[in-house]
Amino acid sequence: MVCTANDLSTWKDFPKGLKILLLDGDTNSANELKSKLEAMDYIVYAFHDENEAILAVSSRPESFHVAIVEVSTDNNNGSFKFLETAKDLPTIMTSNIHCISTMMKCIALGAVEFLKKPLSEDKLRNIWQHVVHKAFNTGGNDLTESLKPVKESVVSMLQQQPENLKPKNEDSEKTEDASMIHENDSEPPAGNDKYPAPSTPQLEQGGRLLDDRDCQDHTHCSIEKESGEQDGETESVETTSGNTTATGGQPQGPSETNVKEEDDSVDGTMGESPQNRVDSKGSDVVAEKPSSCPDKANRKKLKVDWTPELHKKFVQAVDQLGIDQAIPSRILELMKVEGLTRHNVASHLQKYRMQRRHMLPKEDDRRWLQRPQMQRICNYPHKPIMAFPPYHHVPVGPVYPMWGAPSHPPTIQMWGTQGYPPWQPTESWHWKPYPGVHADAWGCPVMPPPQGYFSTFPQNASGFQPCNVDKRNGMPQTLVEHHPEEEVIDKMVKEAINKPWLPLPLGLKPPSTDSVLAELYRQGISTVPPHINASGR
DNA sequence: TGGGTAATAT
DNA sequence: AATATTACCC
Repeated sequence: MVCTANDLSTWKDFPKGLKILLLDGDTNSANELKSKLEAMDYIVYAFHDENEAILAVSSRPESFHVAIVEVSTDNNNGSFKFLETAKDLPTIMTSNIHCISTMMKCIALGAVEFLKKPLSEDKLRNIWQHVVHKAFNTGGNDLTESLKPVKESVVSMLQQQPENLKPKNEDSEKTEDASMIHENDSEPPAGNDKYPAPSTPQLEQGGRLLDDRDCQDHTHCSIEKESGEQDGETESVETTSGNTTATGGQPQGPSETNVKEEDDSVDGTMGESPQNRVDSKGSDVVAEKPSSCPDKANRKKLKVDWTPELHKKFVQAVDQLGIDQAIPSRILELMKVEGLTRHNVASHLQKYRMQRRHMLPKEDDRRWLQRPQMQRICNYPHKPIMAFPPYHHVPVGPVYPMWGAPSHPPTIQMWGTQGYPPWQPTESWHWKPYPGVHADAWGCPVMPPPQGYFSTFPQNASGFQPCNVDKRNGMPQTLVEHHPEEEVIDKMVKEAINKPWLPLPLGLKPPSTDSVLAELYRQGISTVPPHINASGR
């Protein structure tokens, strides 16, 4: 036993040490086979009796990676029994019987392959393929102990060798065998086709397929993703202009993480690979292009990869133009990114605007507090434009990674910065802190505190109208946005209402009794506590 | 031809 | 679900 599950974790020479359960009623044949397999560094556990074999598999399933079972005219029931029992063990059937129906039955019952005797060394040598196939095509969690190391080992192997897939990047080194590359390290969602079983592949689904994944994915052909740059452009857009690289920059180590872009999903063709994402500077818009197929036939129009750097450029361009002038064509010009099209920019711009718009409305909602809240709103007094609030020129501050919500979970590379230093500080979006957060919380000097408006309490709120109070009925129904200030205000209001005998907080002006009564009526409250009337007037 | 936006596609 | 692309309309 060379390998226990643990040992295997470091299974460097993978196929070697593979544990094979051999079930063959013919002793001579079994011995011969065993010798051959052992010569290949496989570990063989021979059984002559199917029940013993079945027992072994049942009791120690982790002790075997693959089984080779002989099927003969007189023992076939036992063989089939084994086959049906050892569903989780890739089983290769062998026999002198060459009739197609027997073969079919074996496969139908779940055998991964049917090999006619005599077994060629070649076939034997490659039985590990079934194991790998199994390892990569079984639901991640269902992976048996014995398969985990296999998978890890293979993954690690694949990672070491940059598959040939990779576009011609200068990588230069090509792996020969790579016919199957594609490492999906963690999970192999995709699938199976990539690791086709050896010779008699297919049917895998026949019997055991519970794994489902086997069947589903044949589809991988679906993709169209391929690539190609349409006419020329798009391909490597590069942001040459270094500009802010410094800030935005390079450090982002984790770079490749995002490599995947969406395409890899299925693509059978190639991998993502560290692709084009240029390291440090520049760069990047790479549209993905699988170099594998040179012909640009791919009709697919590549997607622009709006990397942080590229986005930064975009933002800078917008800034430079000013909100009003920021139209796709101009932005495009300023960006000077080769390959980028006006459409790309327009699309991005659309998203950009939407992001902001989402923020604004919230501000608007708060309009009811307008006066007192001025501090926030006055940041961009001028145009209410739907699209962009003047976001520029507010010095300061922390950088908000996202267009919209800084709080956003940094899952994606797009606007998030995870890892990347946010685009340069200034201009971007400091114009306003995320609505849900008090500016101060972001260390943002929150604008010129309108005279009288204190950070915590809206004391001066001379404009605090009664109706506000009423509407909310003292309840934070509108609190939705979690605005600290609002909460504070609410609290104050509530308190003022509940304890009319206390002096109103600074800045709060008592509503006229009439307005209060009117509002109460409106809300269906017709009975008014005497003291209100009394004190009121 | 271009911009903006809704509808789709990924 | 978030983005990018397309389709359309002005």
